[in-house]
Amino acid sequence: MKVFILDFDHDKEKVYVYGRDENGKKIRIEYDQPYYLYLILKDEKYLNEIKNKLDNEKYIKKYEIEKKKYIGREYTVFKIIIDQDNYDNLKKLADSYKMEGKILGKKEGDISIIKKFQLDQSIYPLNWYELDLELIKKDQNIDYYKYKKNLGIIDKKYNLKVVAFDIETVSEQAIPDPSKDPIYLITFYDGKDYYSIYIDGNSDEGYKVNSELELLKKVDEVIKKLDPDILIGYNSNNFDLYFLYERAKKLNYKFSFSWDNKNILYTKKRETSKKYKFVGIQNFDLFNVISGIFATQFNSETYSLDEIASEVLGEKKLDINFNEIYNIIFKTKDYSYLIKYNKKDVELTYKLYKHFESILLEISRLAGITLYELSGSTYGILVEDYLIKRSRDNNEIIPNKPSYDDLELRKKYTYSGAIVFQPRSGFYKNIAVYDFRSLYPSIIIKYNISPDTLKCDHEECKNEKIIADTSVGKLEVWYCKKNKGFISSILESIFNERIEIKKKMKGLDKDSEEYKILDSRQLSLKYIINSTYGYLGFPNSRWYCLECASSITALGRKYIMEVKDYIENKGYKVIYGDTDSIFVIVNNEKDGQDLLMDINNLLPRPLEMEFEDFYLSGIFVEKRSGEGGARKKYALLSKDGTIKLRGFEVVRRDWSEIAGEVQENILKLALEDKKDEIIVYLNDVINNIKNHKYPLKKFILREQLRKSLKEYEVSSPHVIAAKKYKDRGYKVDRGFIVEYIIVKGGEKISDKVRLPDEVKDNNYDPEYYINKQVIASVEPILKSLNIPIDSIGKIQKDIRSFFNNG
DNA sequence: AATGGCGCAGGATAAT
DNA sequence: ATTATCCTGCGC
Repeated sequence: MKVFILDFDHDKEKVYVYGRDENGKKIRIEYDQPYYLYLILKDEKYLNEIKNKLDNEKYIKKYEIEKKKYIGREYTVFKIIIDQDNYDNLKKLADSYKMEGKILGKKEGDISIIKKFQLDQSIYPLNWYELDLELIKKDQNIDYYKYKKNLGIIDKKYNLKVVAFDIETVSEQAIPDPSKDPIYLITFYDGKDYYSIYIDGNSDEGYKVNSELELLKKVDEVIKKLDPDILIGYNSNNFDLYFLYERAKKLNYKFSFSWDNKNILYTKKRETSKKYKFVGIQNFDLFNVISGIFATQFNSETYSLDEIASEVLGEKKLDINFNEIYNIIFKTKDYSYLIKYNKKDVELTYKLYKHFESILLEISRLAGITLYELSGSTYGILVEDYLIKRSRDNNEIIPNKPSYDDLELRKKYTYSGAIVFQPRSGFYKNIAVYDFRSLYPSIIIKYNISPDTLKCDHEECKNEKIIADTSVGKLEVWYCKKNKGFISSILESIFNERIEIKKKMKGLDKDSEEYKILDSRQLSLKYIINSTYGYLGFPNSRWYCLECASSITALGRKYIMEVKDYIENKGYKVIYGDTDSIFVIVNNEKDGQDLLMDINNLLPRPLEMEFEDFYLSGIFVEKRSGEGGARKKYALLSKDGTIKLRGFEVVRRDWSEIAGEVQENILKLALEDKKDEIIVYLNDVINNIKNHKYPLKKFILREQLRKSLKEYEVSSPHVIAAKKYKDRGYKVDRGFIVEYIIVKGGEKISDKVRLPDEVKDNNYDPEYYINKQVIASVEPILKSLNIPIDSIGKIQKDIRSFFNNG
């Protein structure tokens, strides 16, 4: 039977696989998945002793003796099958053998029973499989089967049934609280029709119910009718589902839309982040994925639906503010506009999901996880899931997660990273920028860097030593040259797979379905490839390897230095470089291309440099404090007139829009050789700030809370602002983005902090914004252009006359 | 329970 | 007035 797999669940006895058959009917497949773990024998001489012992332990259902690899070495292992309830008994036994030095330890006890089923049967979410099944019974909604055998994966298309939803509520106070405030309105959207349900108001569209309990019942009904595979929300885990769950609890209502008809399952991940699961249907919070996995690719300052939708789709939310919602719900009770607003939100959520669907599916498939698991994953988790999935191909036992003590120890270790060259500030012309194609992955592959190849026993492998610079000293290490490592070989295989996919794409129409799928596939491979180095140095990783991570950066430094020396010996001027890139002054673009060919003749494959681009001009600035040019800050002008900005205040959300805008304009003028216009422009801006000619939003500063409020030792402005939000009833936790404006009066800046709506009549502090924002951000640029500005900032009131005098 | 890595600039506060 | 420390957000 052909089955498309969507979800997994388990109870004490069984694993349950949820999916659909070819007719789209829901099915549940059950299987008696044994729980097992491995004991790794340290020496064959203990084999019989342990065997005899295991024979007499009554709680052990069964055990097998196998040959498995663990971190590259082959061992004899006991695969022990027990009831999960007896884990503690086995742990006691294993611990004592470990103490006596007879076994290396127990492994894979922390791999869930669902993951074990997936690994043993090679069945992962979001694929079609041909399965050998035995029918148990057929119900109206769902068929029940017993699992027999996996006959293989099938290449077949499946269209996920997608439904997006969003709720509206409001509070007498600022922030709605599910212990007090009901859900007034909820809308579902399946890409075709909207289903809006509301209480306590009037409207010509939507479905009115008499009570919130009726609303919840209707929610159940609508979800069952739409029968989605995936339910999308935007920040739904921390808001919409939180409300649905808490309100239902309060009203004693149990949802039954899950495929097992059970209520929504709530698990508290952390104090501040909630997680809800419904069996069968994937709970997918798009906000999590956007702010977690895709975050770096957006220019938006926040990850609000409004900002992300306008950046990705070019569409905005409808306009509404707190007072208007308040008025609608508590006074006019005319819901017409509120429903339109709600529908638009759901539509944007749906469209955003659709925009990313192809890549989301490919990442899930690659890592072997459900979409529910993906929504909430980080790069570290993705790499780990992928390695776990690949472990069985290599007959590798999966290492344990670190214990708490190990973790604390690992966190203390650090190591040297990359080199950043210090630039000389100034204005440059004809800049060629080269960068290594996947520097760290190439190094891992070339040097076979992997925890299992580290310091192998072969004498001949010790010839080529690497000095890794760590906080525990300089370590002399080497990697095996005879046997391929677990991680390095996996990386090599997906590296090559990606190249093959990209080759295939070249012959395809860019608008075709096939192209899009291949593109998503290569992109998801790229995510894994690029995160593997970081994963090796990540303290909580199963395959943590400090020596590996520090060897990789050491070799990175070696190669970038070699290339730099080579270029300089040829008589060229290197002006900057960071980690894997080099900026060189060349005569023209052709000259730059030729130089690159020479560089690549020098480099051993797979190491290779690419021509990132040729730039007409560029600006580097002095550091504001300390000596010399600032690293990680530059502006480049491309041939097509576009400007590449890095590191400047304009790209930082903790600076005001006005400062950024002025800085960007001045950089533009400078790069385009219109230096004489700068002074006039700056003069104009300063006058406008003084005269309050700009809208207040240009003066907002934004900063994120990186820890919980009480952990702060210093009352910095953003902490003061955060407290103001908290006093208003906002949930102010780690991750909260604080917005504030600086006003006149007070001694310290933190005395001058106000929330945007507290600032009346555009009454920000012009002095602060002129000196500490605008001038502070443009001063280093003017300096590097040799525009004299000694008195700017110090004698602010004289700025005008200074500029007028030229 | 956590939730790839290190290098760097630069502002604000607190300590000297 | 100067410096150390805290803190964020960036680059790669």
